[in-house]
Amino acid sequence: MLQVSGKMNITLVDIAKKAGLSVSTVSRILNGQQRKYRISDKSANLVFKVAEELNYKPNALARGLRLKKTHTLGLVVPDISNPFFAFITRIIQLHAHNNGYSLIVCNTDENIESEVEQVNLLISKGVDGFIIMPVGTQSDHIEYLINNELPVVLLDRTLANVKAGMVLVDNFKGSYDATQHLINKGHTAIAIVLGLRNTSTTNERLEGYKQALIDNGIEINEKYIVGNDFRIETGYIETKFLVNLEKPPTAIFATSDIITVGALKALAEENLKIPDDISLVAFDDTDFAPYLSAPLTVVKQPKELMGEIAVKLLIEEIQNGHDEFEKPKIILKPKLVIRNSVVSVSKPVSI
Amino acid sequence: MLQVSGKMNITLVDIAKKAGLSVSTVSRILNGQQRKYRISDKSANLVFKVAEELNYKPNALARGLRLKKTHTLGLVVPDISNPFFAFITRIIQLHAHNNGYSLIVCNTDENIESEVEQVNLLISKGVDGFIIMPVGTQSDHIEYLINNELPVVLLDRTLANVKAGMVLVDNFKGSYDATQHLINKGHTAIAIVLGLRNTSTTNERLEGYKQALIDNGIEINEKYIVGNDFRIETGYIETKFLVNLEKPPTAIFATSDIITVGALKALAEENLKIPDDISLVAFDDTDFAPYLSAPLTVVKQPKELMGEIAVKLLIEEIQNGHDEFEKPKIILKPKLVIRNSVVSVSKPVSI
DNA sequence: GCAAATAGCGCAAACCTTTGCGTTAAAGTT
DNA sequence: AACTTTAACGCAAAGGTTTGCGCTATTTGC
Repeated sequence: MLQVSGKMNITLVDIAKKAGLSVSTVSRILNGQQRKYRISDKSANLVFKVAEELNYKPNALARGLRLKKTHTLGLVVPDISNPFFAFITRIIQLHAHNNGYSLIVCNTDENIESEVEQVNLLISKGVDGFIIMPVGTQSDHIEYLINNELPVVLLDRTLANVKAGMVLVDNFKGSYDATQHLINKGHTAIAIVLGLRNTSTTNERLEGYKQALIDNGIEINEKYIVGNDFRIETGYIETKFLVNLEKPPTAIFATSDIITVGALKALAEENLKIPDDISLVAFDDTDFAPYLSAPLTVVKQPKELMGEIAVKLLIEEIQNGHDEFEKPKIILKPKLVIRNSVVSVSKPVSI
Repeated sequence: MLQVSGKMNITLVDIAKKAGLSVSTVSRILNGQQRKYRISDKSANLVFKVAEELNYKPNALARGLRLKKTHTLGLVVPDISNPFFAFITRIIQLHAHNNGYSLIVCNTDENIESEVEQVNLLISKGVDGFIIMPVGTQSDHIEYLINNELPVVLLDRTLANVKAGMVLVDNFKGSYDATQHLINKGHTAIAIVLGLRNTSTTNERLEGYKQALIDNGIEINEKYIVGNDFRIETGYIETKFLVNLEKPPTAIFATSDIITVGALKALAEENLKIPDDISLVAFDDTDFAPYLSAPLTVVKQPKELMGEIAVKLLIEEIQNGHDEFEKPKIILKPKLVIRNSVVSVSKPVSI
């Protein structure tokens, strides 16, 4: 209140001086160790009063240095502005906060070098644990964490041979179901627009797509397999390409919300109506999906659960230590939400 | 590489021992002060080599403690999962990172107590500066920062009588323009669904709306002024209420992206087609807006600029110190993007 | 050949907390 | 009265960096 002075921060020393006690006693009182160290109520009350008066704010750096704990989690995410990741970030922030942890958010832009850099930064900052959605091409830096007993949880995407806790979605099934849905509606010329290759999610989505085609005796057309990153432009360009093929597909499967935006743009430009002229199915639900000109049929991921479980796993590992042998691997099921962006093709178009 | 041992972290001391030099020399070499302190190339090279071998990672806590600088910024935002805030967060993260700063993200849920708590947390963590989108009802904690010479930039929302750097949008104008557009199209029964009251943004948007009505000689109908927070449910409930009025409005102005989602849901449920049955204008553009069943006419805010300028201002204040007298106040112009969610009413409906 | 300059580096304090171990004084026991 | 217990607190180290100041040994200048 009266504290209108300069930058000088109040420390335990200041409180100790003013209260006529030692720093250690003040520290103990302020940390609720009064009983344990049998400190008189008189001293305790005095310290609380003085701390309040001086508007004391503990220095988390010094505390972290001493305790080797910062009560901070590091989140490494490819792109926070992507609605899917933004939502998960929010959930993670929420549950971290509810458990007394704050969150440093790092963006990698799907760049492995950036990812390594961010992880090192987070190590430097002394975070107590990591939630990582890895780019997926490399895992040395993650293994380093594990070897040094720094708690890690992998989210959304997995890495081969890494012994970390994981929270994943069954992308194969999601993709399979979406493709099967299109096939059920009579489509056989089905294209897929993929995100960043070599990520586990993209690999599984591609496999699910292929398997559904195979299981239905539909030949795989390599020309219908396009896309290589999670960007609006990719959705746009690849869709343009697809619809201008000599033999364009009758249905497109866009494998992320952001790719979908690009696809919508391209289809609008080409004056193709969904679903009459072309069908569209997307991975990831968005708030706007039901209100699009063609309410979008989507594969919905359990985003709340993903974030919540990831935090839970991580905090458990931080607090109870690492069971060397049993790292949990949680796989959640996606759900096909059928709306109105797929038309029935009575006479299947032959290949 | 060979570092497969336990948790023991490598410090300057370890490097110093192995290199046969003092800790201070090692520190100076690793911080590029070789020339300044006239350290031989031989020593420098040796230190770099040893540091590499031991896989040294500086301890940012210790450094921050000593330097009183953490190269970390604190971002306080009402709701990261809101697409508008998510996008800005991304931009801020990007520019912070480009300038060598990392970012701790805090969420307030539009709760002033939570906001105060988060600010205190960030003080404890020793962030070098704050970007805050305040709830808006109280400013003591922000003034505390300013009095203690902790750099702050207010973003999106302002607070009365606070002498901080600010990056704002001309909400009055955005709202005025949107309302005027509706009036130009012949509407007179125009409702507005507001976000959280007593925030500067909401206040200004309400004023802009009212002024446009007044300037056109249209009477203000209090029944058409509804809403009190930025949530989907608010958009939904208030829209339901509006269209079921005895004399429902012919146009609705939804003052945020998320309110818009709720409004869309309500209108769909009520089987009201946009724009034929009712017109809709929204604050905030989203990627999906053009592809909705009625491509949405919106007031678009310059989100990239908002984030970029906020970071720039903040870092400038961090590095060049505070010009006590001249705190910049940047006001950006929003832009009306006309699409297809407003119909012309030839015969203005009388009140 | 002697003083002065310079190259090259180390000492120790400071940043703020936490905590193991000790100390002191009072109260209780026999 | 002598001794043990307990209440109530303090000392000092530790954690890893940075930096002002100071020290030595070698060069340079004349």
